[in-house]
Amino acid sequence: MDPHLLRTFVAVAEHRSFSAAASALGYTQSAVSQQIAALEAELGVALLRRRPVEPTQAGERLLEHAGPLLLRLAAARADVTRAAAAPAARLTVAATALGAASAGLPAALMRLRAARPRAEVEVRLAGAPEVARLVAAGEAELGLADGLAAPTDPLPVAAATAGHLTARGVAHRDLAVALPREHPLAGAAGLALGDLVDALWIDAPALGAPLTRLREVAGADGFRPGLAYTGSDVATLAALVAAGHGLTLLPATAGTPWPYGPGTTGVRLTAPRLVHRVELLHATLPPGPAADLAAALAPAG
Amino acid sequence: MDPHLLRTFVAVAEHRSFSAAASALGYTQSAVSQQIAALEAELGVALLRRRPVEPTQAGERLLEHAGPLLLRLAAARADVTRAAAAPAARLTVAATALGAASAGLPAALMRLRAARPRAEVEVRLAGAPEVARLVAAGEAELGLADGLAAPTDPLPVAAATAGHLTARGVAHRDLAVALPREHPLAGAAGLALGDLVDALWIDAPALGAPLTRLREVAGADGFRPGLAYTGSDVATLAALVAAGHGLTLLPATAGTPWPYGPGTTGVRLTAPRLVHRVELLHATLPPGPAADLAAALAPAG
DNA sequence: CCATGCGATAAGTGATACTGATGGAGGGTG
DNA sequence: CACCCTCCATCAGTATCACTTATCGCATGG
Repeated sequence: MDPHLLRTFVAVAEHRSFSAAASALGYTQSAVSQQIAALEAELGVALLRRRPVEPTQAGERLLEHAGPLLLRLAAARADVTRAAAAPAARLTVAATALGAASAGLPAALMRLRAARPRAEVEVRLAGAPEVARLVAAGEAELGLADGLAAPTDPLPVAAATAGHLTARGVAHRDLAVALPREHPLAGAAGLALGDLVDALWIDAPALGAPLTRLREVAGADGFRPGLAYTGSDVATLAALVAAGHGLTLLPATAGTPWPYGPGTTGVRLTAPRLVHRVELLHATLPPGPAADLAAALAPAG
Repeated sequence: MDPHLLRTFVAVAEHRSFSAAASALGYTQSAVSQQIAALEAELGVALLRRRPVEPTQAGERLLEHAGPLLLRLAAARADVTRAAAAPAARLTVAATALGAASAGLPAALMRLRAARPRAEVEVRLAGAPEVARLVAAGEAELGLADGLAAPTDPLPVAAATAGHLTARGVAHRDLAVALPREHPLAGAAGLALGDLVDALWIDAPALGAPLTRLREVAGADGFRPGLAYTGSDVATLAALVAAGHGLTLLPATAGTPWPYGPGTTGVRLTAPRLVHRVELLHATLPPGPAADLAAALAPAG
């Protein structure tokens, strides 16, 4: 079970073609064929049906294991090389846009800069699953992922990662429904989900996928999808709401004015009780800027 | 990062010797030397200091990853070969002695036998960490591990396993202090831990390590270790208690008479609130006898 | 019935991973 | 202080392995 073979097996299964996988990996088709044959011989099991190319039942099982395995392998590699090459002060933080803002990353980074002026820091924005992947693979030391969850639940993203990561809630806020300023419900003190089943909703997978989560929680058949927004910029999302493409959910801000966009306003979501939660993801942290920043990020959730 | 190289690296680190690892693995010393050199060259990092042989900091990091990685690799292998070779009805259950009894494994197996008369079943007794390892490595489909925990906490054993396992509580009972029948406190209605700080205790690592857990929970310096019992047989443990070697903790039995040994009796432990908990460990279960048995084992905890 | 596309197979070659022998550094011993 | 012994590194030689190139077999579709 050479990881090499595993990697090409995954590639073949994804491409559903030996030749395509071969050129993607920079091999000849023959090499891929031999590699798969070798893997099958080693395990004594057919992993792929040919023509059309698709995984057998055994192949499916292997695919389930292969992802986490290769991820963990990458993590080990990154961890080891980092341990040696960099007693230096370099730190990569992967974060979702809302996660970084809600957890107070900028302020925490300023404190870090004060304590360790020589630390090189990179902030890398990505969607929540990608943040988890980056941290799991060791490409980032810390991750801030945000999402919608029931008040006591962890984010689903944490469970999905291989298992060698620890997650800690570093921020949670109530949710607000983002509405156009002139929307009839814009002045309401609070809204329950039932009031909004018939409304048009904008789903934003990169910003917590509010619509998808709503449907999971409420189980309702309503919540018509008005528009899917695949960007990760909140201002653009707010502009879409302002223009009437639909409603969406954003973390509420206590006290301060609604910050997301001038044409929109927020009304607290009162039921079901859902929160916007940010979790800090990391593997075991050796002392250094990463550990400092992790400690600086919110006194536990 | 060939798993092969990883395995010999682990062996060298454990044996603290290239030659010893070589003979353990069936290689020549030269081969091991070359393998380690190859690994270090690939990662660009020194993993071991020689003379004496000990891991560098980078090596330590790699060691932390290597175990789970190799475990997961074994799991993948087992899972794949099982998926193909055995649509048949064969099932291995790893269990601790108290875990099997407390979770009602015998009865559940009888029900399984009724539903699937042709199923071959193997029950494999082991300590809790070994149970977890067996399930994680795919050598057993199901695992029943028992241990002491706070009422809401999961068992620590579950957290230690690589992460691709799911754990479900299938039984929990209050704890009783096992005392010799003629012990002055034998007639008490309940005992708090404070009453017993000065007593002699028997620790039984294979039976939940009560003494170790007690000290973690109570933090007290008391709880003198009278005797360490490394066996896994409860009757023997009870005999040791009866002979006055010390007290220990066993799951209480509600209503029914104290079943563990004629010379002993049990008094409920009232504080701190600790429970004896049994968890069912398993990876993703395809339909089959394993899934049936998992379902038959207690309607959730 | 033939062209085309895709995977399997065969043959050849360079790289690789062992074994066995030798070298050199540390640590103990007379 | 010389000696030896242990232990790891290194070297040379060899068998195996993993790739490439070339070819084959077999579906599918015109």
